[in-house]
Amino acid sequence: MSCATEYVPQLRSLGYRITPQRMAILHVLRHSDKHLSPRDVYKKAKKDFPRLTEPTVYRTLDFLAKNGLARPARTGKGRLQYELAQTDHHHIACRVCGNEVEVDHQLLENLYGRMESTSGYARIDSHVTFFGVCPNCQKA
Amino acid sequence: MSCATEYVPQLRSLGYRITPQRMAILHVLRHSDKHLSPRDVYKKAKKDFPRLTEPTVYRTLDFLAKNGLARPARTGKGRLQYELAQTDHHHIACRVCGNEVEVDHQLLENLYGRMESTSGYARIDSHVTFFGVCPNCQKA
DNA sequence: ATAGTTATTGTAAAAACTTGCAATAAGGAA
DNA sequence: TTCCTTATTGCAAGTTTTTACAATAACTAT
Repeated sequence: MSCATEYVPQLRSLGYRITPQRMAILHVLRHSDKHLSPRDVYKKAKKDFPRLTEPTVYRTLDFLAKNGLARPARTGKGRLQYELAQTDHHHIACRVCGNEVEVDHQLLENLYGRMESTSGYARIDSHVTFFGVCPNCQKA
Repeated sequence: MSCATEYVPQLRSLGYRITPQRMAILHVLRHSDKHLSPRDVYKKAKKDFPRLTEPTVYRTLDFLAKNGLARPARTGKGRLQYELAQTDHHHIACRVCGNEVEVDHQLLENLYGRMESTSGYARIDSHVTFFGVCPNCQKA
């Protein structure tokens, strides 16, 4: 769990408390390169800290996202997933079959800049799933 | 319920069946200018057709979205909402306080075109909620 | 080290959403 | 109209996500 200590100063400087639950969850995210559902995180983190409960996982992931440590996403089916806030990319999901492909964040950079200046919102960077119809389903 | 009959030819030509459930749900969407949650749609459409059930509402809204008649969206909190596929606009939600503002679809037109050509996906137009930090929460 | 403050957690229950399967009824053919 | 086929629905149960509130345990200051 040691590698999660790298987040301690950041959390503490924001006035938040360091709890074994948060450490266990950060540790799980830290050691996965994929998106994880709250359920995935729960099952893995529970091994480190058996007293962990599911509502705490949901709340902690939300907490991490609000503070920029984790990036939330929605699958094409609307399910929640999280990953550490590192790689910026997005998905397009087929509204017919659900199949997903990645789109590089680069394509969105401009848009985000313009949205920020017109709306006044900052740090627009959320991992988003767009919807379309995939080449396969276009035939049918 | 008469105004929903305007969708009959379109549905029938795609080989789908016309059911009172579908008509009642279309009628509700047709007479609302706001986004409605499945629960909202259920409560309203049930007045027209009391035998209606909630799973049918979820399935029908999904069905309408897949066929381009309804537009699905996710609120800042991730909740499902639907509206008729007419006005194109999007939201930015504050990841701290949840407050939402609208962004015109115009801003996204270009992006969608480029995403379509690089991915091969078609009809990318989904109503999306982006995340950022609103001016208010930027102060705190 | 100890006590006080309050952020964070666990518990329990609700709300939101999904799924499998048998029953129903819409649309096509006789 | 009547029968047939099968898309669509209802039912029942499951999974996912959220919420209220009391109990716990980080941190701070003594």
